[in-house]
Amino acid sequence: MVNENNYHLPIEMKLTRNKIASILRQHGFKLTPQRRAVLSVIALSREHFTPADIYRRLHQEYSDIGLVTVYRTLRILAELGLICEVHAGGSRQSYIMRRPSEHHHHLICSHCGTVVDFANCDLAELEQKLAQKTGFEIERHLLEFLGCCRNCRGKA
Amino acid sequence: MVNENNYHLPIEMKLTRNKIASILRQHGFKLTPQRRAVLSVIALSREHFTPADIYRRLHQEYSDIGLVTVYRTLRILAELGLICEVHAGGSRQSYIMRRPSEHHHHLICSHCGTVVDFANCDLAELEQKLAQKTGFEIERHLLEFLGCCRNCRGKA
DNA sequence: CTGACTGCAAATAGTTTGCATGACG
DNA sequence: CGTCATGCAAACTATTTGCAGTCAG
Repeated sequence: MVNENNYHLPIEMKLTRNKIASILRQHGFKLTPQRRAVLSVIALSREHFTPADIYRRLHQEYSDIGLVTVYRTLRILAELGLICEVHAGGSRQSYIMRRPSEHHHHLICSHCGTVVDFANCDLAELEQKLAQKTGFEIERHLLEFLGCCRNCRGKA
Repeated sequence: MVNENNYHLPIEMKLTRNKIASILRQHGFKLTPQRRAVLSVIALSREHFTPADIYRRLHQEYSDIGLVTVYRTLRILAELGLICEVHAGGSRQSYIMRRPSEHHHHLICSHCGTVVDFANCDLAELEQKLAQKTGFEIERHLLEFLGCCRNCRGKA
């Protein structure tokens, strides 16, 4: 049912393919063509995708894959930290490839969905001040900037 | 069907009731008992609520109200800026009373759901730096801290 | 009075689960 | 070969919409 050629990964992906495969195997998961296909979509773009986005794209460009499998694959990849969730508003799940595996934040274009990462959020001071004032033990934070990217501004 | 007494608002609410009524009327909305009931739940707590939370609570403590009405009321209140959305993870809508009507952020306890506001986020510098580096025109940002509040830490 | 509001039922949208078949390792 | 993965259909959860009756102003 699946044409193996349809699932060939683009060059950029091959670099990390072994690594991803080994991460999956380490955790008892198998590297199936479908999982590679999902990775190939996410890994090549700076945009974030909903499960439906990925499903649609794989239907067009690659081959058949079940939407359910996309959901399950995304959940696994997120659990393993290979992709991460984006909160762009709305109530749908949305994921993007995790590039640096450390703590980072997103700058999201609300027009085209492009996501730019940044890491130097420098909130330690504020965090400490808040913790002191409120008695909270702060575990993590969520920081996202939303705006219009250079490209979209050009069009408008 | 609705017992008017069930919808009497607690003292704290009465202070702003006229104001809320006039805001609603200004925009062509009516102040119905159901809307007052929803406000009374949200206005008295520092927690955030999903529509279902509010519905459940009104069922227990006040009287009957349709879940649909809760949804519609929340949407209107959010549009008018009387309540605001909280992004606590998961894919459900969640709202909290907007206290200061200006720009502010949330500190959320991931155990009990308590929300503390704070305003002095001081991200202007970072924002400017990012805009310069990426070419984005930054329109807004989302900053939330998640942790464990003093109360819940005591219990654990 | 009249337009807005409510509540039910039904429609939608997004996501998850059960199960038989199929494939990775 | 055994175990895990896939894909379908169906279940589920969250939310929205259509509509007839009801109420605030």
